[in-house]
This record gives sequence, C-alpha cells and structure tokens, in this order.
Amino acid sequence: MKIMNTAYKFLKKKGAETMDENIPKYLLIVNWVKEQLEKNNLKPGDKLNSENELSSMFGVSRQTVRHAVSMLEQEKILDRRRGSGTYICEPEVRKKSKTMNVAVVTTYIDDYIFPTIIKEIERAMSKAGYTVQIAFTHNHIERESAVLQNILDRDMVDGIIIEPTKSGIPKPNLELYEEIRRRHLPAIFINSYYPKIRIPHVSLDDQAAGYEAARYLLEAGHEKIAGIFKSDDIQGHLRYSGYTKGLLEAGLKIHDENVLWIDTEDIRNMEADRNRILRRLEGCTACLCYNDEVAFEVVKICQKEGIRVPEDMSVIGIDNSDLATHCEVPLTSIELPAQDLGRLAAENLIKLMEDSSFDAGFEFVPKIVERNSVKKV
Amino acid sequence: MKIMNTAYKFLKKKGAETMDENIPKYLLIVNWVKEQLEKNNLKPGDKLNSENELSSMFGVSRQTVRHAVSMLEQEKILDRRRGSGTYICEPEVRKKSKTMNVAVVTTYIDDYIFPTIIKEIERAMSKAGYTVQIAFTHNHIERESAVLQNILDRDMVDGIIIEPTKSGIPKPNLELYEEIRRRHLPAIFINSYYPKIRIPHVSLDDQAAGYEAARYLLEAGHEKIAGIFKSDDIQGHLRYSGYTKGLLEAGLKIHDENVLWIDTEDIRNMEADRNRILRRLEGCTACLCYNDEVAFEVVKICQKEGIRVPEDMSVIGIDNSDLATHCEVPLTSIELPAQDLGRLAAENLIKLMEDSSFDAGFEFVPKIVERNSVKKV
DNA sequence: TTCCCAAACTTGTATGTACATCTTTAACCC
DNA sequence: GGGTTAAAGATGTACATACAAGTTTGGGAA
Repeated sequence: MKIMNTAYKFLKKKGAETMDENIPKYLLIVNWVKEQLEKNNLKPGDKLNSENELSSMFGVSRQTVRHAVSMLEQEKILDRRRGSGTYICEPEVRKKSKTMNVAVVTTYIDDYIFPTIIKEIERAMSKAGYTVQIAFTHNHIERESAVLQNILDRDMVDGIIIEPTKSGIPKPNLELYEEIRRRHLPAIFINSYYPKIRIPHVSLDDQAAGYEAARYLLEAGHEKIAGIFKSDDIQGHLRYSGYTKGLLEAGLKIHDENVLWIDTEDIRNMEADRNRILRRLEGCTACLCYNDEVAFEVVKICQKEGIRVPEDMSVIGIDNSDLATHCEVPLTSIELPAQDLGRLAAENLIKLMEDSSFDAGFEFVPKIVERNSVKKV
Repeated sequence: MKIMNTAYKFLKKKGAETMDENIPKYLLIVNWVKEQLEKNNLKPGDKLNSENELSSMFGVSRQTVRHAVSMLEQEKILDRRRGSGTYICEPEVRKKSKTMNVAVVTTYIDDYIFPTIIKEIERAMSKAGYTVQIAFTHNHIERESAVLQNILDRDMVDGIIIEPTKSGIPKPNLELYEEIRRRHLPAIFINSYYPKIRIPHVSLDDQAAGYEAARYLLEAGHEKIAGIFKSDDIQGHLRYSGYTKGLLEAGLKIHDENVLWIDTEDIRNMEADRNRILRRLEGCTACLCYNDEVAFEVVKICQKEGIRVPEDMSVIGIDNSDLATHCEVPLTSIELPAQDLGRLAAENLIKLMEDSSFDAGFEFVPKIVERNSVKKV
C-alpha cells in the first residue's frame, strides 16, 4: 500500500476531481493549474505561484514543479518569464493565436450567383489579411455535416461563413450549428438561415422579394399568377410567403393548383418535368419563379410549346443573375446584390471576429429590375 | 576564463560549426542532433544513442541530455519510446505533420470556366481529406506576388495549384515560383505555365487548340481567316502559333492586318473597340477567336453592324464554355475539359505530395464541338 | 526448436543541491 | 522627486542519485 504523501493530501483538501494515485505528481500539478483556470481562480495575465512556493505547497521537489510548468508552457497555457515569474497566457495567445483563416461553406460554386459572392468574400478577406478556405456541400446534408465536422475538428479557422444546406427541411445536424455557437466561433449565415439558431445572417429579404415580384405582376394587370418555389430551402418558403401576401392583399385567392413546389433535384432537369409545369401554368397569364434559373427554364419550355413570352405568359425571376440577361427573352427579375452580399458577409464577419457582440445580421431590400419578360395588360 | 570542458572538446573534434562558448550545453546537443540529420549521419527511423551514451559522449549529466532530447521531441524531430530507445521521426511526421491543406490560386473565379475548375479541385481534394484555400489574383501581377508571398510566409499548405497571372509578358516575380521549387513545395500550374520553370502543368494543348480551330475553318472552305488573340497570357501566344501553323501548312500567308492582339483590360470592354475589331475583320470570311468570351462579343458586334453570323462571317471560339451555348448564334468551339482539368490537377497534386518524383504534367488534346457559328462554303 | 523468464538496458519519475542570470523592489543618496 | 544600487526573489542551467516501468535479448528449460 502506497503512502499518501503531501501532494495527494493537498489535492484532497482542495477537492480535486481525479484522485487516481497512480498518475505522476507532475501531472497532478498540471491538472491542478488547469482546474484553477476553469474555476476562474486563475485568470489570463495572473501570476502563478513561484516554483518554490508550488514545491512546498505540493510537497514535491522544485524539479517536479518545473516539469509540470514546462508541460503547461508547451501547451501555451503558461508563460515563464525569467527573473519575473510564471504567468497565465492571454486567451488569444493561449487558444490558437489567431489563424487569420476563415472558412466559407456554400452549397454550390458554379451556380450563377456563387462565383460573385465568393469573389467578394475573398476580396474583402484578403484585404483584411485573412485567407479563405472553401468547401462546397452540393446541397447534400451529409456533405455539410462532414465539412462542418472537419472544420470543427481541425480548429484552424477564426470564423465561418455558411450557406446552410437544405434549410427548408428538418435537419438532423442542427447540432453542428449549435456546436459552433457553443465554441463561440464567429459565424455568419448567407442566403438562408435558421430562425431557431442564434447565428446572424446576411441575405436578401426573401419574403419582401416574393412580395415585390407579386406586386409587380399585379400592377402590370395580372390576376392569375402561378408560382414555382423551391421546397428544400428556406428562401423558397419565404418567397412563397411573400407571393401569397401580395396576392391576398390584392384580394385574390391562392390556388394550390397553380403553385408548384420543386426541389434541388428537380431543378437539375426541369425539361423532364415539363408537363407537370405546364399543367400548373394552365389558365394563368403570369408566373412568379423562385429564381432566374427556374424562370430561364420556364421560358424555354413555354417557347417550345408555342406559348410566347411575354405575350401569352409573363415570367418574372428573382436574383437578377447573368442568366436573366443571357435569356432569349431578357428576364425581369428581383435584384439579389451578390457583390454587396459577399462583401458585407465578409466585412461583418471580420467585425464579429474582433468584437463578438457586434450585430452582424443584415437583410437587403429587394429592388425590381425591369426587362422584357412581363407584359403590361 | 571558462574552462573548456568535455562537451566542447567533443564538439570541436566533430567539427561543429557554432563554437560560441556561452550557449548552454543542452542546446549544443540539440544542434548536434540537427547537424547529424542534415549531414545524413542520422536518418528517419534510426535509433539515437541512449541517454547514458550521450551523457558520457558529451561529458554532461543525463538530466542535461534529457533536457536536450525533450526539446527535440517537442519539435517532432525525435520520438522517445520508453524501454526501447529514442528514434528519429519519420519525415512526414517530422516536417510539419502535414497540414492537409492546399492552396489554389487562380486569376478569376467568376469567369466562365473557373467555377467548374475550382469545384472539381475542391471535390477531389476534400475526397482525399484535404481542405482547399483559395485566392484570386484578378490577373494583377502585384496581387499574385502578395498572394504567393503570403502563402510562403504562412507555410500552412502542403501544395499549391496556380494559374499564372499574365504568363505572356515578362514578369518580375518569377522569383517566387523559384522559391516554391527551392522549398520543394509540391505545385502544379493550370492553364498557363512557364517553360523556364520546372513546375509541372495541367492544361489544354493550346497550340494544338489554335491549330485545330484553324484546320476546322480551312476545311470548311475559308481562306481569309482573321484572328483575335490575347497578348498577356501564354495561351494567347500558343493559340496564335497554332493558328499560324494551320494557315502556313495550307499554303496561306499570315496577314498581320487581320490579326488583332488584345489584353485583359481590352476584353472587359470590347464594345468600345468595335471599330478596331471590325477593321481587322475586313475582307475576311472567318474569325478565329482566342476564346468564347471574345467570340461572343465578336458575334454581337457583327450583328449590330449587319454582318450576319455565320452567313457573312464565320466565328469560332475556344474553351466550349456555357457562353457558347447561351450565345444567340450557338458557337462552334474547341473543348477545354474544365471538369477533367480541375480533377486531374487535384489528383496529380495529391500524387505529387505523396511522391515528389511523380510527373504531374498533362496536356489535353483539343476536340472540336460543332455548333452553328461556322458556315461551310 | 520453441517457449519462458530473468537480466540488461532503455526511458520515466522524483529528489536534492548548487550556481547563473534576469527582474523586481525597496532602501539609499543626491 | 528622481536616479542609483544592492538585495531579494524569480526562472535557467547543470550536476548526482535513486528507483520505477517498459522493451529487448539471450540463456535455459521443456
């Protein structure tokens, strides 16, 4: 049976948690210091007891204390200053001394507005001395989990800009977002966001965008307005809610048979869904599309069917992307200021990293961009 | 005067470089081990002399040896195994324990083929467990310098994929590329490259691309073929050289008045240069364009001028980007397989990082994609 | 030959001492 | 009050010793 010596007695008195008598004395001291830090008995900048004091406190030799302290110094928890004393490192030095690296996680990159957003983020970040690390989820939940887990595991970034994947449907991995918050890792959502999670977002005011698009069609004299929305992200829900708000305000009813919900997979091959789409457009004079990509496809489908745009069918998109100008019938659209969005997301994240109390949230007010895809009746 | 003790004598005998008698003994041992490593007297996996041996070799106490060895252990140079001995770490563990991070430096991101390239790089890299850090030069030499300098300074990546900026004009900062080579930092050029610098490249065979485009026009019966090329990157030079090769082989002469050289800035606003462009096209029935972006603009300018494409003027592009299909007159073009290029660049860099002797270079054979912008006479 | 075990050797933990070197502080002088 | 200086006290280097605990190895038993 081992004799319980002074060091153990001391720890017992102080109420140490781990009382395995087989762990070496120097580790006991290491753990003791870490405990004091957690309990806030020691704060950054504080001076630790001198080696001789610790040595007599714990009833161990000064060499053993030195062993412990040198371990803690390696972990950047303590800072030894010759002649002066041993101090607790400042947290920014202690934690990870800032990597000056931020992660950007988006669903896509080759989709129309993403290159611009990413370009602006990179521009603003590199201007401020940060490097940008990217990852794409391809709008797959498992990918997003893997990417976020990887970022959290590696712990190499000072902040994150995330475009949530499939924000419109219930997700099993909200847990990871919570973990980001728990770690106080500065983060900003772009485009989508989760109302339940307290992470600020920079995005278009999507409800207002849907509303403005509806108002524009209504003011152009349309009354039978179809809508095509994306079901698996929250922008789709919000834009739909703006669409209904506009119609209801104008005293019109919402006809479910004129509303089509599609998801990420559907958008990839809308041509295949042409009959389903045409059915929903039946009897309508206008169609409010989730975005320009959808509008672009709707125009193509209509034209192949002999439905002229805008003479027989008015089409409006949202996002005001290049596609809107490249389309054979230039598309009237709602502007999503991708440049400003990227820049603001980056700038706000930078502020957030410097001052965690900064309110980094922002929503852009939608503006209509008129082109030739809507007929005024 | 200090007495020269055994440790110093030992080092003198062994021909140590630094003989400052004021540096502590444990540091002498640290330096000695590092020297042995540089001189290849010690190789990864080798067993170091035991602590007692070193202690008597240097004439110091075992504690002092332990101090030195523990420093080297911290630096991940040595690996202590209790009961067995102390060993030299394997290089991959020793060097920097791999950051599993690669840098991708391109000129643009929002230009047509870049999103695809970057997407594929990210896809392949993340599949292999790497994270991707991006930076854009906007085709500005100073930006490129700053970006590369930053990457080298931070030393946080295992490899680099670079699209050289303005590869067609003499550059002051080739020095940085040399530095990359000197550090044995795995790197791959994409799109452009410098023949003088021994860094492998993955790109289209641009000379062959120019040649194929010229052959296609020649076989379609054209003889007066104008050319518009980019002067500030090497692809422009190579594509031009393929163009001349094709014409000369067909027994035609190169008419300088039908060749237009433009640069990055010109491409931004080609509309402003319309008269200059139209002058070069005068008397020609076809125009070989540096890329689809240029071809797209040429088609627009021609149409505004009442020159029909392809009836009055055949136009051929290179890259086979989305623009080629979005153009009002779908463009015949030469395929640059952006997906394969990104994937191959990533995969080859991964191999290169694992085996520095791997030949990572690759050039794609150009293939023609026929659409409606060339008339067969 | 194969297996087991103890001896020999290795690193790990711990103590004690001594002196060097740097910083802080307080007493001192002007 | 301000500058100087020496003492006190902190960490840094270095030595010697002892025992603990894990690995390797070779000799002896089966």
